[in-house]
Amino acid sequence: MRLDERKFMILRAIIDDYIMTAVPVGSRTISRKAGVSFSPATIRNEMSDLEELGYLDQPHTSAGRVPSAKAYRLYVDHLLKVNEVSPEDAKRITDHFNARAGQVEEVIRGAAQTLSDMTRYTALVAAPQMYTMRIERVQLVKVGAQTALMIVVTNAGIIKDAVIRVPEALESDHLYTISQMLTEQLHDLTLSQIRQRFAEVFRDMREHRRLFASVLDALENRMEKAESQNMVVGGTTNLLSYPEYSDLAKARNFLAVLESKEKLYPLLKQAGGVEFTIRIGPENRLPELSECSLITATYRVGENTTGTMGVIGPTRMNYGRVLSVLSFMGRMISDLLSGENSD
Amino acid sequence: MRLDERKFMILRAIIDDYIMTAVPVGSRTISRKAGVSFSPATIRNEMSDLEELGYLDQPHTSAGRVPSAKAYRLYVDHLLKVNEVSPEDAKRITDHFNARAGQVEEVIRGAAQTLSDMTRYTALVAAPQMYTMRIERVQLVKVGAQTALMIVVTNAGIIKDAVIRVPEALESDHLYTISQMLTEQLHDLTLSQIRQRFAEVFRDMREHRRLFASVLDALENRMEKAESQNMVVGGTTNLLSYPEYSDLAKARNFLAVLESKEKLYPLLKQAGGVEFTIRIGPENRLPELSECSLITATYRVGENTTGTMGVIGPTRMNYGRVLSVLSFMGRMISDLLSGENSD
DNA sequence: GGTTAGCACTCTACGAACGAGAGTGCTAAC
DNA sequence: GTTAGCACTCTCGTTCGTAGAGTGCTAACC
Repeated sequence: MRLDERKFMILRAIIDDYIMTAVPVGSRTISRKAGVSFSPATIRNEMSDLEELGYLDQPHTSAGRVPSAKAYRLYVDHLLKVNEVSPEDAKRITDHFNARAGQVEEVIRGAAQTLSDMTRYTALVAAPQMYTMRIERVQLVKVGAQTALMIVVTNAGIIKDAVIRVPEALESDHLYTISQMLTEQLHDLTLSQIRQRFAEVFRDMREHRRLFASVLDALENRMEKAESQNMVVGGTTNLLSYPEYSDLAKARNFLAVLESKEKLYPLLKQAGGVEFTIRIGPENRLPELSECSLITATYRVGENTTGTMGVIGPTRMNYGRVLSVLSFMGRMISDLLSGENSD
Repeated sequence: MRLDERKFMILRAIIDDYIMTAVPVGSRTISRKAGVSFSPATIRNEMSDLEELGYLDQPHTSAGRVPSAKAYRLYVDHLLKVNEVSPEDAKRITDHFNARAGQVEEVIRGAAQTLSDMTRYTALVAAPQMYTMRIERVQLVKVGAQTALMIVVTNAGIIKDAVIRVPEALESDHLYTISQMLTEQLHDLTLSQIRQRFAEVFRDMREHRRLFASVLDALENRMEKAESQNMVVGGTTNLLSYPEYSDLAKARNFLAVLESKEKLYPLLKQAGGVEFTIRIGPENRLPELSECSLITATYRVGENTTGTMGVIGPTRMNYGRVLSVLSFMGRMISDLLSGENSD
């Protein structure tokens, strides 16, 4: 038995209907649809075939049919047309960002908020990978007697600043001079090139060896560690309004996952590099998300720095719309983060 | 009819039991308690009196009794003993903070997390009021061609930095010089004293008028506005595990409030100044929280700067424990934020 | 007079029984 | 190959009845 034209058409109609209503779809429903000229009985035969092929599930004998994960997979692989984002959507997105400043964190936060508002699902946005960013400036600002704030400006804007210890008691002016030296030495390097570079710098400036060690530490450890923290979740409670989560226990489980960034970050990270990934139901590793789909997308910052974002919804999510919104959002973030430093 | 000794005792037993179980308390339950030597019938008579006095409610004729808001009020006003925080609790709190750096935002975030972990309720922590902080240093760091990051260091640590526009194209060195001037002029002033001060500064340095205007703007507008944003909510989903919220609609309503900081902030703000406030059920303005209690506490930073934090739980929350944890946490935050700059 | 045992009464929670409605699967006719 | 017809199945909402918990009242007790 093969998936002929008509089966395709019927499957598609079922998926479309189920995405809208979340109610098992019956044969009558399909046969009433515009463009369908078969009786319920015929549809029933086809549905029976589709079930045998594994594209449909039956919650119980006399309910309608529900698309299986395999069906969604077919849907996104072959049946889905990704439309250009609608002008209204585009406007809403750009409006959201008009007030935003250029700090990485603010852009990320705004993106998560906007994504979840637009899709009514839950959005994840991770800050761009910092290994490949080029440093433009490093500056230390005195905060306490033995502490300083380190600010790193890269071609993608400011990365999260960190408080570091300053072993010696240095005056503000002195710190500034050191900052200038650091900037000179590190300018245009990526974070991953820094360690080698530091070896050289060390030789020239033995005097502040411990301070430099602190800076290096902060650059490498703190920032890499913070990366998994540097992820924003938006619209956590959106999913609660879908009937899939009318079961409180399920809802609680789900919310618990969203609160643990340690679990979420790998999900996004897995997708690294590829422009879009769609993981449907059990294709997600986490059992808590086995009834969810996750669509991730990559955004670029500058030449070779990328970041990841994603949208989590029920498996019957509106894949087409989410994809188009994500794609537009990707361009938006790229513009905001890449363009910021040259204006 | 008056509240005699015995009625007090019985009411207290009922409240204690209800706080533990969330199940309406019957007369038998009380009479079985250690220290009570009356039969269920006697207890019933007293309960009937207590109901008439408005301290108990009856969900329906043949259920047990439930404490009213008035009862909780009495409880916290007269019956509650606030114990010193237990050594285990104290240890857990301090442990939580060991890894924290001294930035205001991090301390705030950590406090919310810890409070909610410890109490299993939902925690709110607002950043300290900035009007009364004294400025220690202002520094501008060049970020883009026409943008700079403004960092303000106060006696309570760093306040949230802001990106501002630099109208003129200034070099890094020049910005540093200006920063030094700003620091000199503004040192030891509170944020609220700045506007006057700026008038004078303006006269001396006409040259950078527009830059200063930006700085002033950022200091006043952005930061005051951000204040309501500068609040962290922790343990949002904790309350979902209480039977009070087994109704999904209620839970959703509640979570929606927690997502809107505009609604939450005034709740905390109302308490300004007083060391502790306890608002029980309807005493909260928000109808969504009419079945919750909110305990707020004030923490001090330095001499006359204060901030507010709070814990939201069901009306039958464990008032004693929350109060003691809040009080310890207040001291903790004060230490972390006031001490940071002198080490 | 305060306290208590006894008992009828009330209300909820829970499960069984039942009918309506939606949908299927099969058969036979077109 | 398509469709009408029909018996069958399963869920959902309703109703009904019962068990259990708890009250309120009365009368007896100390």
